[in-house]
Amino acid sequence: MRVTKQAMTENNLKIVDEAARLFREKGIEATSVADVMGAAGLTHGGFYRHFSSKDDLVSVAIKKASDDMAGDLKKDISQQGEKQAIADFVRRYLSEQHVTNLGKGCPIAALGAEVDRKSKAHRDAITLGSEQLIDLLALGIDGEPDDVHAKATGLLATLVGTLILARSAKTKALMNQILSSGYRAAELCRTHREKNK
Amino acid sequence: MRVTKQAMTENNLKIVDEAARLFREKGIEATSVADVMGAAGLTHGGFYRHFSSKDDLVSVAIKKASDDMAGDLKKDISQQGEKQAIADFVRRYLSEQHVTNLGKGCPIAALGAEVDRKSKAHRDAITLGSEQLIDLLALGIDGEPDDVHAKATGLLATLVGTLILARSAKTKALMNQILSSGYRAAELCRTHREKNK
DNA sequence: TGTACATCAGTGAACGCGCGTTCACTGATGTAC
DNA sequence: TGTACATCAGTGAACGCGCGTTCACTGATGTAC
Repeated sequence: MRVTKQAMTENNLKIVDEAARLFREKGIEATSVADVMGAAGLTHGGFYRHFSSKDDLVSVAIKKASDDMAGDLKKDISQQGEKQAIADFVRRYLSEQHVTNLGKGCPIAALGAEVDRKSKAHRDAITLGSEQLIDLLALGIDGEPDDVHAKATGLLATLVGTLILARSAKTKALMNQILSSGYRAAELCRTHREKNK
Repeated sequence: MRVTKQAMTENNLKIVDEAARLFREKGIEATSVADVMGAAGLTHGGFYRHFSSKDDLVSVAIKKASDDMAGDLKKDISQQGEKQAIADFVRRYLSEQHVTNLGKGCPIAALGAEVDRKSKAHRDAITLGSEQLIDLLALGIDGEPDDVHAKATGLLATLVGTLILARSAKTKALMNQILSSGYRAAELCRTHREKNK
């Protein structure tokens, strides 16, 4: 039966949120339209009143996940300054919590490899998120603009790679060892100063 | 019709090789048993004379891909020494060629995220490959044993993350920018010396 | 504001399709004599 | 070494299943008067 405009908008947001969570948790291909609709408290048939296809939802959900991550960092920056916010971000990114909680975590680490093989639209959504994040990370790094951007890119790469390695760890001990190794590498990217400059 | 034992062994190797390539190129879920058998020049029905299930093949193929990568590096080390071989490995890992050629590339970057969500057997195959590679990379890094292992772990994380970011790049120029940023970060991991030691 | 009716968000059965897996069959291979 | 026969690698049709998508239907919503 028909619902109010407001209810439909709320349902739309719920669908996107649950999709963003499930895609990160289980992967895009492994998550069905029915899975997403069920998680949003609806039946699968109504899906096409909201999106023209699963691929359409995938683009929107990736964008949502990226914006959420960047939005959190932006808020932190405005509240406690670039340096502190970005140092905290790195610490949170390489935390046990982030390794375990796929569904609320970094979409680049969770979906990057899968999306790189897919349609241009999906790749673009992830790329946009990466660029947004790199620009924010650059705010917390000293040096020449070009240099800063390169360092921020290296930092993000180190974070993403460390998270993926940590998620494959068999034991909690191994996981923490990978996280702390990655943290050292990340801090090197973030704080290193060129000698001959 | 029945084939010779030798032919069967050759077919088995071909199936594993094509699977290792296709899984990395298209992803594990996106590659069907029929795809693999077709690429090996066989029909899908005969698959179960070689493997008990698709999952069984996945484990074997991941192991093959990991062993190939580690094997190449091992050979290089024995031919030109640790330092040179590992410096070359980093350069090759962060090359345009590696970004483009998914099928022959690093299985951790191509399959890590997908496998982390799957069965223990698959995760273990990837983890084993990572550990093997980290131990080899450690041979080209100076310092205390613990320190060296942590640096090698950070280095691998940086390589994996950079490759994934580079593969999402829209343009060749952006791709090369990501690769060179990652290379700087990787060299930092590989050659950095602690000040207070 | 109240009424009559068109709209359309959501439901659940049904669709065609490709998947992993099974199976009866074929005929060359490997083996027992 | 030669022969007779059991074995089994490979074939291709068939299976049940879950997927993305479609559709007739329902009934509350939104709107025209």
